[in-house]
Amino acid sequence: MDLLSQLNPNQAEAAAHYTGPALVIAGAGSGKTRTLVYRLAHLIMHHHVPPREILAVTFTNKAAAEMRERAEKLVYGASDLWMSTFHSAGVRILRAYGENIGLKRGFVILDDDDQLDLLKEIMGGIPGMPQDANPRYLRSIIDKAKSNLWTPDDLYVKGDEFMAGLRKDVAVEGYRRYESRMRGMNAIDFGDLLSETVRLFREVPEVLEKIQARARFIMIDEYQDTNTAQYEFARLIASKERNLLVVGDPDQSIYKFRGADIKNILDFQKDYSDAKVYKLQENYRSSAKVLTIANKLIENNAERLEKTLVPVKPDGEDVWFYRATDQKFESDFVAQQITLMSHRGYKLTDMAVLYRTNAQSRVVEESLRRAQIPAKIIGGVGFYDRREIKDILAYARLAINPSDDVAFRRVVGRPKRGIGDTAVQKLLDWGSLYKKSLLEAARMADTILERGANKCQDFALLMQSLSEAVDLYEPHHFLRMVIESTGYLEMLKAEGQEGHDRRENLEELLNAATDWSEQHEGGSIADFLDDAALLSSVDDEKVKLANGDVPEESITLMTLHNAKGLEFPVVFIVGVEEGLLPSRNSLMEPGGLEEERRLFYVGITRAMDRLYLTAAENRMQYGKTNACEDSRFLEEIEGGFVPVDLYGQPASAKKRGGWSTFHPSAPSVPRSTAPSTTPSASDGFKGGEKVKHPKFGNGIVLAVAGFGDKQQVTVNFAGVGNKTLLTKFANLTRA
DNA sequence: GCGCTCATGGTTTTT
DNA sequence: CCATGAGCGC
Repeated sequence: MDLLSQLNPNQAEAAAHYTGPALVIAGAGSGKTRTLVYRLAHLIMHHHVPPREILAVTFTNKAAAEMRERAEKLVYGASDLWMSTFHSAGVRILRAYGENIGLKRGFVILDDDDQLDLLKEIMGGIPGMPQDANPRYLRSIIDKAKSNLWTPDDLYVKGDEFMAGLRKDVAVEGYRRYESRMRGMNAIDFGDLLSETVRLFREVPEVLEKIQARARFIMIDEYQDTNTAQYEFARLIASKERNLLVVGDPDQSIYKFRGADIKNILDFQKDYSDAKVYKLQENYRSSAKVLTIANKLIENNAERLEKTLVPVKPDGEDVWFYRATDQKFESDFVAQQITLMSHRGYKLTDMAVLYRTNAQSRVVEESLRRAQIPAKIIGGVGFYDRREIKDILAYARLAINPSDDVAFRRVVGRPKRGIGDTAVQKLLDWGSLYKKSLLEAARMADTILERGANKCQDFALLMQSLSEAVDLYEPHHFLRMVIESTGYLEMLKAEGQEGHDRRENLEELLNAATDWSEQHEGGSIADFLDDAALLSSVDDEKVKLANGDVPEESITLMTLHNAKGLEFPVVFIVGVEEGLLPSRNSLMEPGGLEEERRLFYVGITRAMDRLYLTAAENRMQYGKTNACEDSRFLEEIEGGFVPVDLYGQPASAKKRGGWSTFHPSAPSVPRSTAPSTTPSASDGFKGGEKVKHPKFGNGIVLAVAGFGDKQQVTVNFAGVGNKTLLTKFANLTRA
């Protein structure tokens, strides 16, 4: 019956926190989620707080779902908890009360691509805007302004530091026009989900009171990555009862580029002088050797709260560092080690490869494919980012909100229906004159255009019929109707292989919509669109699994950012190089280097048993091969890892750069890992022998080099060409 | 208006 | 390297 006896004393103390402000500094792997879940249960069971008076804010929808699940196992009634991300909470509040601040019902959410489309349209007309100005810069300025709750006027006064090369008055004018265009279209963007909610709270106290009653207790996870808008969102809700508990780790703040302000957590005690502070520093996740380098690394940061992770686990295995000649060898090494580890009993789901940039995933994927290791990639170009998916959803958006000009422009030419740029431009000009949408203009095209008016009107009629159907059908049914009635399916059928793939994706979209309807009874297509817009790249992995032929058992590839909050027994961090980690661009920003160090720290602390760091001496970027230096971070953790060669044997350290003085002090290669036997089937190949490889098929051995575990064979495979393989890993059989 | 070819520039990271 | 956009001919 004693709930908190399941926790260590520090966790129990935090979980027992009842009322008033509290700050929980929770180091990586310190049982943070567990503590939060127990605190929820404790509030409900011990203090009899009704679950529907508690709001828990997480970083991703997936994290919210997980926490809900765990809470439900612990306490009855937890399903009434309000658990969501800031953004999802924002949509919900704005859908319910947005009309109080002038948002019309049925507003749509523009994603970041839509933002770019709109900005491209706007930028041409802004006096002083350079012809070649990149809309991304303007988008980033606007996003940052919104995350700081700045109006265009505020941006003019305070925004000097993030002008990204644009003239300030020009950028401010861009922001103004963007906002007015958005409002005209009855659309809002991601940033608005937070900033408009805050505005609603400030301007309409009755709404704030309603939310306060629904969120008498607030918990916020990953508080180190909140921005000003989120800070204010939480502050306003908590301003009545002050039951605000925030959890985070300043050392894991990695979203500054998105407006996150580490000061929110560092200054929590200033904002709430009576805040209780709890610290969780025992690390249950990682081996002591992993923690040693994590601690060593992060000590180099100045902007932090002193904190050292204390290991609970023993030393464990050595951390390995492998420097490859290029990125292909680097990823081949990773593939080899994954094979080895799976023979040692690790499941594929126990392992993850982490990298700084999405672009790095490609080579790793290829190596894994060659080694026949199934992998799933988190993030990157997600399911809902695919063109065909966005097209069909844009049709749905336009059906719901006929003034969504971004959606109109997106779908009007898919399939081609004889309405091109010039016609759209004329409709747009007319629309801006009479304050009408593109779709309305299209309907009245006979009074606007000399040529092609009938095609526009046909399109307007098509959209009209879809608008009338939108509330009559289940989401998946409606989407199928869109796919078939717009000619989209016909278009794909005419496209061959690529069209075939896209059709499969659309099938998958319909499946996703069907699943969604089962979980959201009576949910409308508009609700489905909201959810789709807010799915993060980490959230939609299920869809991707269903989509590709990815087996259930696979290893995970993702960016360091996406790895936050996760853990894996075996972790590879690839590309630990200057220019990549830390990234070249980060070095130009104030505080950038420290943020990169935190990012590396996040990566390191994901590992439970085994951590591999790898770098390449040469890396191909933009089609050119460049020489690379080891990351400076390796110097900072010098002595905490063992440099190894391709075969996992101790290797000499650095040739170039900083840590040439390093001499591995009798590096202990764990016996369990040192390859000691060679599979007999693949032993002692001779030149001229016919062999068979699971992936490359039949071939002839051309050359054999080395012996034992290090034996390499060069084989000419029919239709593939020459390959040099490590016999040990090649799985060759005599044919 | 459409579709093809060539040129260009982009990779930090994402709710 | 690759995905997108401009420019040209139909």
